Amino acid sequence: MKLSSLADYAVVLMGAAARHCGGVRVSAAMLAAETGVPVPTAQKIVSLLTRAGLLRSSRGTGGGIQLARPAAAISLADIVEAIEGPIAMAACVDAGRHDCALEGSCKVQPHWGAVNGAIKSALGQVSLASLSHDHITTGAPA
Amino acid sequence: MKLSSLADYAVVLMGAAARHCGGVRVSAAMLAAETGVPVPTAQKIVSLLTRAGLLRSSRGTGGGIQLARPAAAISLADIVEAIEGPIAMAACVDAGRHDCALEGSCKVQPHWGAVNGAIKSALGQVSLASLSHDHITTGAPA
DNA sequence: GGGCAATCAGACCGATCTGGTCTGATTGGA
DNA sequence: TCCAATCAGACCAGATCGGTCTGATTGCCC
Ligand code: SF4
Ligand code: SF4
Repeated sequence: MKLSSLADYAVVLMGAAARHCGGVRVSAAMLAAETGVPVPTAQKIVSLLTRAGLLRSSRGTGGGIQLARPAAAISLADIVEAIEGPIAMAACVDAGRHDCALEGSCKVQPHWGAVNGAIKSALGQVSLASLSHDHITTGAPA
Repeated sequence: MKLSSLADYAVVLMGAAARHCGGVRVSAAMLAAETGVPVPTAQKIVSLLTRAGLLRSSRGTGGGIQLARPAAAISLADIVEAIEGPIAMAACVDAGRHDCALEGSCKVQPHWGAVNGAIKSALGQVSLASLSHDHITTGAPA
C-alpha cells in the first residue's frame, strides 16, 4: 500500500516541470539538479512519462521536455498510472484480467470495485496545479 | 499502487472468519479450504493477523482463531496495515521517518499528508461487516 | 500420568520486481 | 561535415514479496 519511489520522484519532477511551464523546454538534467533526483533516474522517469503521453520531448541539442497538457489537466492518478501501470488494488478489478485463482468463490470480489474507484478518485482530484501552490489545498476529500 | 497478494488474501480470510464469528473457533486450515488460499500461506497470514491484534488464536488440539473485535469494528485499513505495515504513500508522511534525501527541498511534500489521509479514510470506511453482505454497499465515498 | 494429534508460530529459500546505472540512437547547431 | 547535447532503451544488482518447510506449544485421549 505504498507507491514506488519512481512514482514519487515522477510527481516531484512533474511539479518542477509545471513551474517552468510558461518558459522554454527544460532538460531532464535541469529538473534533476533542481529537485535532487539522481540524473540517470530522472532521465528514465522522463522517458516513461513521455511514453505515457504526459510529456512532450525533443531530442538533440537544445531539446528538452515540456508538459503535453495544462498543469490543471494532469492529476496524480495520471502520473502514478504512467509509472506503475493501471491502478488496480486487487487482481480482479481490471476487466479482462483473470489472474486470480479464487475468482468465482471469492466473496469480497464485488466490493473491490467501489474501493478501487474511491482511491482512484482521490488521486484524480489532485492536479499538478494544486501541487504548485505552497499552501495545502485539500484537493482530496477528507 | 497495488496492494500485495498477502493483504488481499488476508481480506478474504477475514471475511470468511467474520461469517463464522458467532460460532466456534475455526482453524486456519478450515478457512483456507473454504476460500481456496493455499494452506501454508493462510497459516502465515493468520500468524501476522494475530500478531497485529486483529485475531485471537489458541494453540493445541481444538484450537483455532476468532475475531478479536466485532466485525463492524475492523476496517480494510486495519487489515492492510497489519500485513503491509503503516499506510504511507510517500516516505515522508510518517512523522519520524526521514529516509528521503529530498526532504527540505521537495515542494510536494506538504501535499502528501492530505492525499494519504484521504486514501486511509477511504479504506477505513469499509468494515468487515459490509464485506459480508452480498450486495455492494458503497461504503467508500465516490 | 504419558503419549499423541492438531494447531499456531517462526525461520528459510526461490522468484519476481523494483531501483539504479550504463551505453546507444537521434537531433540540432557550430 | 563534425560535434556536443539530449532522450531512449537495454542491462544488472539489490530488495522485497510469496511460498514452503520445520519446530514449539497446547489440549485431548488412552
Ligand atoms: S477474486 Fe478475491 S482473492 Fe482474487 S484478486 Fe479478487 S478479491 Fe482478491
Ligand atoms: S520529501 Fe518529496 S520526494 Fe521525498 S518522500 Fe516526500 S514527497 Fe517524496
